[in-house]
Amino acid sequence: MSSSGEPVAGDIPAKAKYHHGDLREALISAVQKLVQDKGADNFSLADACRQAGVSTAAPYRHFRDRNEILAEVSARGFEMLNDMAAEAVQRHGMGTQEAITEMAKGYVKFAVEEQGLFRLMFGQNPALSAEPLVRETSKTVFGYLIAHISSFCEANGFEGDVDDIAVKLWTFLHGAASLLIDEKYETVIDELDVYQMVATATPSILRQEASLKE
Amino acid sequence: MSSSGEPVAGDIPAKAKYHHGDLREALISAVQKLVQDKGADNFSLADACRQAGVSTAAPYRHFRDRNEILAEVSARGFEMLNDMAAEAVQRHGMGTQEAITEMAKGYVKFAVEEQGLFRLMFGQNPALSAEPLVRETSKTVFGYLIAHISSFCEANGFEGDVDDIAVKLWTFLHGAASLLIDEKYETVIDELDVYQMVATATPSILRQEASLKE
DNA sequence: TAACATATGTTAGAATCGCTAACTTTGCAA
DNA sequence: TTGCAAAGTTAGCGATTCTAACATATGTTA
Repeated sequence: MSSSGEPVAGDIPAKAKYHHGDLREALISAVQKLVQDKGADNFSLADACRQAGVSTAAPYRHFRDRNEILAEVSARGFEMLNDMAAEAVQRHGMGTQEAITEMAKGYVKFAVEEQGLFRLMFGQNPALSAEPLVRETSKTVFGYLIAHISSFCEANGFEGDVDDIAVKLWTFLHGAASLLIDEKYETVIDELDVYQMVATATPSILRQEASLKE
Repeated sequence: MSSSGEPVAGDIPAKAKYHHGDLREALISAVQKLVQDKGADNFSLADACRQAGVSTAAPYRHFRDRNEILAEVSARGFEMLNDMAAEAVQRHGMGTQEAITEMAKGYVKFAVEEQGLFRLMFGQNPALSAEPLVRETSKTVFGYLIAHISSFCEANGFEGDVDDIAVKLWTFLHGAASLLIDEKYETVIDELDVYQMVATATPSILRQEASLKE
């Protein structure tokens, strides 16, 4: 892999070009990489500019400010989460327990593998959470997750408020993902066991409400 | 409330003093306030200096760098969590369900009320999590939480790995706290209902493992 | 094809921040 | 009293975000 972030351009030297071609996308993917590598707090826009081979003023032709780029990256993260869930359903079928369990493990796996991105998405930047793009995409994802879980509950004749059960499961998953990547589990439980815990807890959380209703 | 952050000092003009008196503590409490108000990412050490009425170079007589102050603030946050749990047990008695439920709601309440602090404590700054002081205090808190939950399980004759049950409950609580303050629940469920959810989910999570073992 | 308008780059610089170096004042202890 | 260490100060470096003013490429239109 070439260490420089310059566009690959066959014979013609790319640096001869005054216009970048697609700086917007280049910046987004540079930021994506930097957020993953250095963390959303430590990353600098100037770094991304160097990777893209442009001046530090260039981004402002495409984005209002730093937060708008991060919002775009964050939104794409939510889309990735969405895709993950959709694929799980695709593979195992709508309303099956396997699909739910794979979604559950996928959620945690996503947090682990895309740590920087996950932290950005659920991070501490209130201005970022307030970005309309982020609000929309995140709402879509959670609606999707909850819809799938609810559909499972209905397919299995669970009584009670299925949305309630879905929210509970999602809450649990998010807690597991967060504590795991923040290294707060420490010696208490290690990564593999977290997946194990998620796998066993998922069906019991789903069933618990229903059984209490009887 | 006085808008300036200068120390209140009765008759004697405080500005006459060259030495601050207890700059270390003054800085910590200034940072505490700023973290709460502006967020851990947005806060600047220079701001804290202005509030304490000292130059921007002064902090380096007391702290290695910015992270060391944040580590101290973070550690105190974990101590606050610890106190909350201890008080709940004090009020309702060790091993009672009431104590556990109050600890559970207290965890979420802490996150809501000390939002900035909570985000700092569970935040995305790896360098901060790596600080020995933070590692120690956080481990203490979780050990404490888990010990109490475990003791409850034992007192009620629950079978199975009580640590496992405790970790599950904690995971759920942390998920609820995180999603709530990150405003990800949005229209799905509102704040009061989250407390309700926590209150009902807590006993059932505690019992679920035990019932599965039978 | 020439020329203008617009999009998309550039350089220069202001304001701020973290942190260091070198200097100054203060308080304590020999 | 004197001297030293602790705890302030000012000055300044390098980096960052963002703005302003300028430069160049692109593409539409006469």
